[in-house]
Amino acid sequence: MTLGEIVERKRKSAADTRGELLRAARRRFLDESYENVGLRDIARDVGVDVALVSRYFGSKEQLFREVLRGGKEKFDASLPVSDLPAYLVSMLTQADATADGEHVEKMLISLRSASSPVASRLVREAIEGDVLEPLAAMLDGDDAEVRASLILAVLMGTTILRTVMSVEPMCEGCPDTMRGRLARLFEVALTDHFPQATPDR
Amino acid sequence: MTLGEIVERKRKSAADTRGELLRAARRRFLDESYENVGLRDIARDVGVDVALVSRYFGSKEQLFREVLRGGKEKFDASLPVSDLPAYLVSMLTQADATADGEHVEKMLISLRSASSPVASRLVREAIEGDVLEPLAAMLDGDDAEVRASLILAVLMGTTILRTVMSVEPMCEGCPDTMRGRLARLFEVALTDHFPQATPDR
DNA sequence: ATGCCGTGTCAACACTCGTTGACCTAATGA
DNA sequence: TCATTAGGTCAACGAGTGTTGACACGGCAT
Repeated sequence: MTLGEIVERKRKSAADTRGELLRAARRRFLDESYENVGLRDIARDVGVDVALVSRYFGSKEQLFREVLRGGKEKFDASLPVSDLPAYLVSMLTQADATADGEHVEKMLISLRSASSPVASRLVREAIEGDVLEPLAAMLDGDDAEVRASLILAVLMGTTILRTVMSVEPMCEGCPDTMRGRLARLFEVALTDHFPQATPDR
Repeated sequence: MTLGEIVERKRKSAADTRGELLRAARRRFLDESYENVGLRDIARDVGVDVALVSRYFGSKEQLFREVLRGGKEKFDASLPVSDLPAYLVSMLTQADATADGEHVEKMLISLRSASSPVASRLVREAIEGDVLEPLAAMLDGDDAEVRASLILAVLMGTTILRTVMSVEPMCEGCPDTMRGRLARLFEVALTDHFPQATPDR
């Protein structure tokens, strides 16, 4: 509140280092699971003591909750459904951690810590509220929830194959054939009525 | 080797309790991640001391490796490709841990411990060798690997949505519409040549 | 009966984890 | 100038982990 703080900004405010800790935590949780990320690692990234993390965020669980809450909220429901396949494909296949890839980031964090007694509940809520519900809402026609779930399944399956286990056709170069087939998959999952439910040929 | 062992089978042989430990470990790893499963839990399930686990399997990592190696090896490449969608759907949607669901079991174990510094390498090898390669081998036409990867993506995405996070349209009852759409998805991922790679409507 | 070996237990080690309370230091306000 | 307070460190705790070596018990063969 003093003049010195506003002009010079030399003195680190608690909110600043709290933000640094939050960003460091996001980075850590992005490629390690909930229990493999230690509060000491996060603190070391910022250059402060471990105790600060517990002090600022209360507990590891609350820190993770806050990480999961951050970033863009939900999908932008503005774009037409017909553009969704191409959008999803570009979202998946472009380099990680870009501006548009923020949705993928949150999904990756969720994916990494999905099996984790303490984190799983938070993850499920975040996925359901931020991805599944808005996605189902922007779809019209029958079985919106079912179709949204299927799209999410393709989304998560592709992500897990790309980043967690490194399956070559998915990550290396990501050939155009893969992108085309992926888009076709999304398109099929999106369409309201399809030929027939019987899966023979 | 003595007569007593062969006839009465009262005295527990080391191989027996080793087998019990292995089965208990498989059960544990089936719904908890690598680091959330404690050797003490596994030992308690069988009713022996923790030290036996380390003694019989050398280390936790080798125990996990052995669990991952167990069960049916690979796919049965006998069935025709046209039956694959229906087979995969029934494999996914039937009750967990049945006879045919053994492939899903191994996939679930892999999925649960996928993000785990020590287990991830083993998991990747197991998935690649037991699922991806034989699947790609039984597909003919162009881009067999790409198509196999996509199928695996749908497989894993669906599994993770069903079991890890419990998304209702996926697990609860699993309506026929879901099964039909899932089969259609597999069918599309399987087909060799498709309309066009450009994903615009 | 005696010694041996297979099967298993017990206790401890060395380590990491999240969390807490006391303490320190420097800048601020009176 | 002096007291206060914000920002941060330090050391320790209690609980959990996998792993190891010494020890105990019961059948077996000599």
